[in-house]
Amino acid sequence: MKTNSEFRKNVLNIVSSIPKGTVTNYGTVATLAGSPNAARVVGGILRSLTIEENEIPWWRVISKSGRISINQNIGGIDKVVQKEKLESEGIEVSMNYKINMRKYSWIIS
DNA sequence: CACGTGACCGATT
DNA sequence: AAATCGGCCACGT
Repeated sequence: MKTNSEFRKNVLNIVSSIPKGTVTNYGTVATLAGSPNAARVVGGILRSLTIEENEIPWWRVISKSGRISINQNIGGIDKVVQKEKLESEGIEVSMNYKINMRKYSWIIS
């Protein structure tokens, strides 16, 4: 079942607004959504996205350290899938799943 | 209502 | 550089 709490709605709205070709981190999304210490929750929410919600650019959210932070396969989604999605919009991802934050960070205007 | 969970994070070994 | 450790808190059960 899918809940629709205020926080969850905020998270999905914010993630949807990340421009193509840029990335941000879970903590930033949590802060913008109104709960600065709920970065893990953001991960949980994105993890729970279903097929209908796959237009939400969840792949533009990575860890603060600049790495893709999926380490398992969840419903056909894994770090390789995320890497490919990022690369398909021009973001370079090294073979160890690291992204150059200086180059691709989403700057909030 | 109450716990266990974790696509996190920063500090500490 | 890499592993470990607490704190965190919405979500699922």
